[in-house]
Amino acid sequence: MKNPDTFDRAEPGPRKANKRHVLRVALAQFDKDGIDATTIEGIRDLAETSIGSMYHHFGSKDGLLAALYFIALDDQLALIEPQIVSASDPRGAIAGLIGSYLEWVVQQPKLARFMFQARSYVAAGPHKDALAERNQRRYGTLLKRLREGVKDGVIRQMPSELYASLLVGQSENYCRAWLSSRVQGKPTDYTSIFVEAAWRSISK
Amino acid sequence: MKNPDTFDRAEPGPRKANKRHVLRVALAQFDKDGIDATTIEGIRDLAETSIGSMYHHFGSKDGLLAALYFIALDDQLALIEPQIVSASDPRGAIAGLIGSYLEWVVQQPKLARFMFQARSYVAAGPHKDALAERNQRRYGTLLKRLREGVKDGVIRQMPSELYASLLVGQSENYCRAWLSSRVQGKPTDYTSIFVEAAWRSISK
Amino acid sequence: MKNPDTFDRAEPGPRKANKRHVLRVALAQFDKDGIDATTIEGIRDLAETSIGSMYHHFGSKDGLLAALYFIALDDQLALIEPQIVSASDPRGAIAGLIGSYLEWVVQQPKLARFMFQARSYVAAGPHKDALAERNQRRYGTLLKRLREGVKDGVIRQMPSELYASLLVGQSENYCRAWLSSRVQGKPTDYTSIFVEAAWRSISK
Amino acid sequence: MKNPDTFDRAEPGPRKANKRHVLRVALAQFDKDGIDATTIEGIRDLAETSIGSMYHHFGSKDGLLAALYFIALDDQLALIEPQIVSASDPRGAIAGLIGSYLEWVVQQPKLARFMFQARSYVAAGPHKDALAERNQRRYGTLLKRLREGVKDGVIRQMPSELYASLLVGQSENYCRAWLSSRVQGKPTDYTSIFVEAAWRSISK
DNA sequence: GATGAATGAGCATTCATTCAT
DNA sequence: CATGAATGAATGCTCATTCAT
Repeated sequence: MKNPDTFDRAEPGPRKANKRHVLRVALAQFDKDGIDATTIEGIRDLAETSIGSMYHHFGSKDGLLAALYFIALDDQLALIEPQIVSASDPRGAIAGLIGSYLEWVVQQPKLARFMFQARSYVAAGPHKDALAERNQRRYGTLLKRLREGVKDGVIRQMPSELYASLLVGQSENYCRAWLSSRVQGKPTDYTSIFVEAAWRSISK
Repeated sequence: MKNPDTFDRAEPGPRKANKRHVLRVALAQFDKDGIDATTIEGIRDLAETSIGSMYHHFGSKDGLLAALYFIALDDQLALIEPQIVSASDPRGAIAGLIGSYLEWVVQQPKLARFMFQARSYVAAGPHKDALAERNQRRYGTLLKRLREGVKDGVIRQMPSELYASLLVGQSENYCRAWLSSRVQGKPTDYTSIFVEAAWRSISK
Repeated sequence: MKNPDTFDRAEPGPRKANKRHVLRVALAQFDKDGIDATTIEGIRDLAETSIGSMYHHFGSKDGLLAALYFIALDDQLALIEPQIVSASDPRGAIAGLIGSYLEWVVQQPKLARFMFQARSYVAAGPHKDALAERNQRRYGTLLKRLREGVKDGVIRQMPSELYASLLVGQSENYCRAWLSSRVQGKPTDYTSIFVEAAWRSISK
Repeated sequence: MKNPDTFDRAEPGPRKANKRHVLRVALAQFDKDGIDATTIEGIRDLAETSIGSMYHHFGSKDGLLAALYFIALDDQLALIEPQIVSASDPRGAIAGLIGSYLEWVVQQPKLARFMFQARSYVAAGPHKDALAERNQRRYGTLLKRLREGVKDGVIRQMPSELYASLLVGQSENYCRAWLSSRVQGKPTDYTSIFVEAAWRSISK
């Protein structure tokens, strides 16, 4: 498993301030107070480093945000992509996608919460192209699978911009609710329901 | 009260600054710059009113936020609720819910975008109870319908905290994408697809 | 005499912080430490006002700079222009120009030093147009006088962009030296020499 | 050493970072952004060298400033002094002084602009004595010539602190205007006018 | 009620300089 | 000699909020 376990807990880790440590602290603060309410000084304080060092490494608050966002994106992708690639049929790919997505959210609730928060900042900032490219990559493989299913007559033909919403919309919606404590049951408790619903939503 | 057409456009309306006018300007600014980046002074300037008047009417920035949020919530509810109430069967209720939700988003994109943004602020602030009460009301009628469907054997039995995500998750996900210009097709172009997917997701 | 005597001394004046008082303190600080080395906080401290009030009145450090610069320009113009207007012949106009310029520098050494320092900041900033307009006004009347002299055959014809340098270049150069304590004698001690030199420089 | 042609253009020169190269880049930056707005880091970046190397060679930002200033001063002096020394009479000396000064400004506009800017920094810093000594040297030879002229009855007797302003004030004023693009004609276009005006200003 | 001048804690960021390697 | 990560005091500026008129 590639997921860096260092992002779960803020306490441990080397005392010497390094990029990794700062990012861990930043994530904890963004999660606790929100992105706007988190200050560079607050992170610096907890990370026991200097302002100069922070700016040396990340350039700006936006830079720190983007660095963390892309770590999260890569972490998520590293878990999800193999599941899609290794699946033998469309339904397997969908099960892999949703199962690993729910898994990741439960494993990394802070990163997940952060991604929902930070998306609009990163999408508006100077890293939007890098973001678009990753999203392309994220759904590229899956889309190929779905087209096979359409040709084989098991998946309904529809505008391609609809598939993502039909497949992960329900899972994502529930994850948001769980991450905000509006529901109790862990997303992974309902994996089979979300997989079944996703499959029904696009199948013939 | 039907959808107030005054929230679509910032230009017209009475020159005299009143609560309504201020709220309209505030919505435009929150939509343009985001909630944190919008300042009271910026709203005051465009609304051609005074700081004193703003604080007289809304008490604080949080107060302004909450006022606007509940207007949005009520506006949405006013369109959706009758559709659920008047439906004759579960499938009709679901079609009404989703159809009117998509309709509202297309009619009020700024309010819709604002609601997604503001939810976390209002949920964290002193109006959280009022928010919970409205959400209860929003889904109460629907839930009764769904229980009938379960009893009649047309709807699958599952934890009730799942229904909302399974029904509107896909629509909401697509609406978010449309409101961020990540997809082209209007949500209402795909109403039947979202209704069908929602129904399949929860039906036996 | 229109020159505001309040700009000579920083100590006296009303205890209540107002725009005038802040400008007086700012001038003293710019004069003592230079423009870049003077901080808003330093001015605020000595002016016994608040940061908020400073920004309420002047908008920015550049705004403060420009406000002071135009006060200086107007103060100078108020002394010089009447001398040129009231002169009966070209030589009288030149004597009036140079005499009153030297007079002003000796009366207002801080403002004079500030103008030399601040010119490049104001000329680069958003008030450059206002500056160009005032300079136009400053030399307009004089230029008309000189053209009469050319027609009457007492003044040499030459490109008009040369006159200003030939007339005030020497005085200005000496004033700069005096304001930097590189020379001892007051500019006004040598008025007749500078007038004579200016006249000879452009006469037939 | 004649005018180092390396100070006109920033592009060419050895790729290997040396003192000369750094100074050339520094001059370009001081000229573009002004002295205060130019940062050591900015120079380091363009000069493709290291912070450590910069401090090894120049000790501090002030040290860099002074090094460049004295290079400029020497460069100017190297062009001007021979003209004064070789002149056969006072008028010839003045023509040489002014002609070569205007020539230098046109040849080295960046150095000229820099000298006007940097004077106050260097005069206030720890190199003020070296500066005073060079200025002494600059005008020493000329002053001897002028005294001869006074004795011969062709030059007016006046306080010696006036001569410099009367001679170069007009030229310098015009050069400042040209360096700031406030006038069009090159200083050297008007050499004879400035020489004539200077001579008239001090002659009997 | 209405107004807007005044407040000041707090923020992101800069930058000359040091020093261990 | 060369390097560049680390430092942290200092700066210009923002903005929600108060309150005297």
